[in-house]
Amino acid sequence: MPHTHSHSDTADAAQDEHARRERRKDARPGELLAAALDLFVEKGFAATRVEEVAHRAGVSKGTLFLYFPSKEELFKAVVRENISGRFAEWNEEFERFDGSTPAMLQYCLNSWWDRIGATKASGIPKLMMSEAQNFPELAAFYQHEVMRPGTALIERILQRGVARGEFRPMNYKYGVFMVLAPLLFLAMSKHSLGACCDNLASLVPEEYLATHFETLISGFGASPAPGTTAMEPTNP
Amino acid sequence: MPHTHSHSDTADAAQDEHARRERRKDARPGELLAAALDLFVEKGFAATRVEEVAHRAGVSKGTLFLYFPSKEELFKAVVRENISGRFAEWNEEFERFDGSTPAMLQYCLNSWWDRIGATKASGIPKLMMSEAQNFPELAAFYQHEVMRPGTALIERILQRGVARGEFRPMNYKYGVFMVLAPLLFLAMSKHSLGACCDNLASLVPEEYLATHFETLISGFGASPAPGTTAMEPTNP
Amino acid sequence: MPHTHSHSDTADAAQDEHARRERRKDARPGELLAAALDLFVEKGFAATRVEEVAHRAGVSKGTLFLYFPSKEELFKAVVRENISGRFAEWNEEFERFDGSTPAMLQYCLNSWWDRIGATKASGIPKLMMSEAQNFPELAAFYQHEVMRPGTALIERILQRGVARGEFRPMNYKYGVFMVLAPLLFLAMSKHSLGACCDNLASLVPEEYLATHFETLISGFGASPAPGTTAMEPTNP
Amino acid sequence: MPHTHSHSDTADAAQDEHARRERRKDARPGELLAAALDLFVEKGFAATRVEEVAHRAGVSKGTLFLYFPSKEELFKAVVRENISGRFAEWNEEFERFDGSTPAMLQYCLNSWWDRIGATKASGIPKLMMSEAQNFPELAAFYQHEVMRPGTALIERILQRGVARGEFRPMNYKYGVFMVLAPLLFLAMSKHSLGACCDNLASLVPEEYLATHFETLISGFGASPAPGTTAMEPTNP
DNA sequence: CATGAATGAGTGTTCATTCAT
DNA sequence: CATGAATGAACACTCATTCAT
Repeated sequence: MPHTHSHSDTADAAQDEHARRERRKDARPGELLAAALDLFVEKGFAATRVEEVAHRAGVSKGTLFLYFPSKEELFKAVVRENISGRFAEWNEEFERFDGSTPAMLQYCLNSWWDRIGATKASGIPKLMMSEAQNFPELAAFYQHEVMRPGTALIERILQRGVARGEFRPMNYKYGVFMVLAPLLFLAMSKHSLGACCDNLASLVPEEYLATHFETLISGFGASPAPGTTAMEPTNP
Repeated sequence: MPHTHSHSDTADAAQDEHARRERRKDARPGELLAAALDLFVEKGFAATRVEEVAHRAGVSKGTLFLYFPSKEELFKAVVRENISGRFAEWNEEFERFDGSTPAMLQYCLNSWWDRIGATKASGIPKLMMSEAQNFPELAAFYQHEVMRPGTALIERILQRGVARGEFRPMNYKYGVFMVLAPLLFLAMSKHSLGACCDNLASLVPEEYLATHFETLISGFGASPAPGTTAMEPTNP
Repeated sequence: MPHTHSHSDTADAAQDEHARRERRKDARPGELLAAALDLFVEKGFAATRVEEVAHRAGVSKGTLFLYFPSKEELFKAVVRENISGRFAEWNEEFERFDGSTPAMLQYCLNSWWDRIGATKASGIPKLMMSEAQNFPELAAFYQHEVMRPGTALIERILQRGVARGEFRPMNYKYGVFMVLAPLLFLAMSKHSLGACCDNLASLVPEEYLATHFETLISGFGASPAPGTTAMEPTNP
Repeated sequence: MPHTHSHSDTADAAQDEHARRERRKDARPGELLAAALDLFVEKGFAATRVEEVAHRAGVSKGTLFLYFPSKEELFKAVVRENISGRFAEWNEEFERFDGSTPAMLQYCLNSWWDRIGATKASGIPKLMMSEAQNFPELAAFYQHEVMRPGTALIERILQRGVARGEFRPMNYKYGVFMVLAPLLFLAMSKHSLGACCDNLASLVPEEYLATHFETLISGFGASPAPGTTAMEPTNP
């Protein structure tokens, strides 16, 4: 039944078209956001030309401004898409978590790796470090949308640990950065110095994170705190 | 003897000239390099205008190009000039150190702060991180002159601790970065996000380093390894 | 009889279509022209965006280009559409007028206000003035359709006044503009500087026209010509 | 004495050079201001490209921005140079004026013509009319620097006339525009419609102003106010 | 040697116009 | 016929670099 078929074909095509158009409003920005993330991370915010972003996304410069009113808004959208949009879900997970606090901390490190560190989003902290001074509005945005919720999340974990007697009392304000700094360092090593420092480039993230966790819980000291799931240290 | 005289005059003038030029080649670039360091650290490479560098150094834009053929060369000179080559001296100090390894580690953190963290040199890591992609040759230089000797120094401390039974066995390659990451993070926070993140800006370096040391030695765990909680600074 | 039916259907549809198109060609451009007049007068040719015209007319940008091949053609159509061709009717009124010539002049001012000054048409002079250089063909059209008949009409009034001994002899060519200039100035002040010059924005047209009339008849001089100070509006 | 001569020549050249450089800071902006006035008047503010201004002044785009920080500031400088800068001098002249007020008014019209109307500055009012809506800041500037002092100056003349019994009492707010409107109309006729309207283009400014003055003093009325220096009306 | 006026390529952003659906 | 997504030319403004003095 060629007619029916052809009709069906046409209908299918029309449906396809419709679906494609529907998706477009999401899809085009998606490609643009991906291209922007790549380029921003690689070259920095200022050094990235919007035309290049558009080109990499396969559209023209004008099209980019159809979806994002300015370069800065494009950047914010990149951050929202890749980081701040996920804090809600993340917070919920920790609300529901009912294991020990060390396990919670370990889960935190691992899920950071899975969702940020192992993805392109890991380039954003480096980006912010580089550009914060020159684009105060972006820095404020990042502070509000990423730093604040991120440090709050970690602080809550630490407080839980102390409240349950699993962690020693501490000054949370500083403790937070003991957790955070090695994570950010890992992210940065991937996107800047790592490109040319072999000892950074050869880091195995899983081992790095395991070492980070162990150190956080027990330190380097000779008698590790009892009850910790010790990961066997491996000497290379 | 007019000839002789004139010749002598000329010779004197030439010598004067030469001396002045010698001095200049050191003096003028010195001011320019200092100004450039400040501005590159503060604003990044791209956002720093050569005119501003020249102005801060008290010379004209034209003069800057008399000493550095391009902005890129100026940048390279800035980084090279400010990369500390003091690892030999530092190494010696640690050779002679005869206290406990935790004390040695603490001394390491403190002297890093005194000699790098608290000085302008603390801006170099941020600079390298931001621009490593754009100046790979410089990154290699940094890797060779700073990262390698720096991590080697830390690794030796850790090895000493393990050898003496003060530290638990560990994978040194990763342990090194547990020491290093929070230091670099502190340096970077001073020069980038700190400008707009209040919780970063309000960090007190001494407390930050103390927390870092405690965490390194004992971790967050509830039962700290005995004998390591003391915070007495030890002089080598 | 599917064929006939279908044909009939098609014919009906075509007729419907045709009718709709007919209506459209009048209706749609009408709304577009009205919107365009508003915006061109308010913002000038260059600063008016076709998208805004289309939006104000309730259609899409694409539709506008369906009716007008370019922004320039739209502009020309706007001006042509709004250039009053009512001078014949106006002339007749003045032919039949049988009051004094000052009263006739006063009626002229007032009816200019009623029919032009107070309406959207008052924007056309501003538009012509702003864009005459860029649209010489349009300026010629305006000159032919408006300036010439308008000045001729005023000149005839002045000639009547002189002929009847009500006005002093004068050089009509220049006298005409003494009547016209303050009218056009009033129109322009409404559409340009008035927006920001308070002393222009606060002008009350009726008082402005009254002052204009008095000045035309008697001047500023201390002893006004007798019998002309009365401001009674006269109906033709 | 060729040597002496050549030396002298060199000295002359050096002096010339020095003088030329001295002048440059004034001269270059002068050429730019002239070019800008021409183009702004001819094409409007928005439609004039700064590159074109620079090119007409014989310099590059960059050079223009060396002297004027933005296109808007260039415009303001044009207005200051050509109009508002002259009000001080103008005001003084009228302070010192000791003839009759009609003579003063006549002098006002004539000096407006000499200093504004007959010069390129006559294009500025048209410019402002065209652009006021789109550049509110420029409009405010013009209102503050030109309209306010200009109308104040005229108003003072009218007040003087009334105070001395030379003019009839009047509402100054409106009277001012009876003086101003025909002047501005004359200026505009030169720069927009005049380009294509022959009856505007053929106006002889001196006769136009004479007619304006007569009409202002005596009106069209049959019995001119006594004591006015009547200019014989000429019928073409 | 030192200057700073001059340059012009490069950037973010706008908007008339096109065209596939 | 109507739409609106896509385009790309155009423009104000910046800044590294040059060079005549």
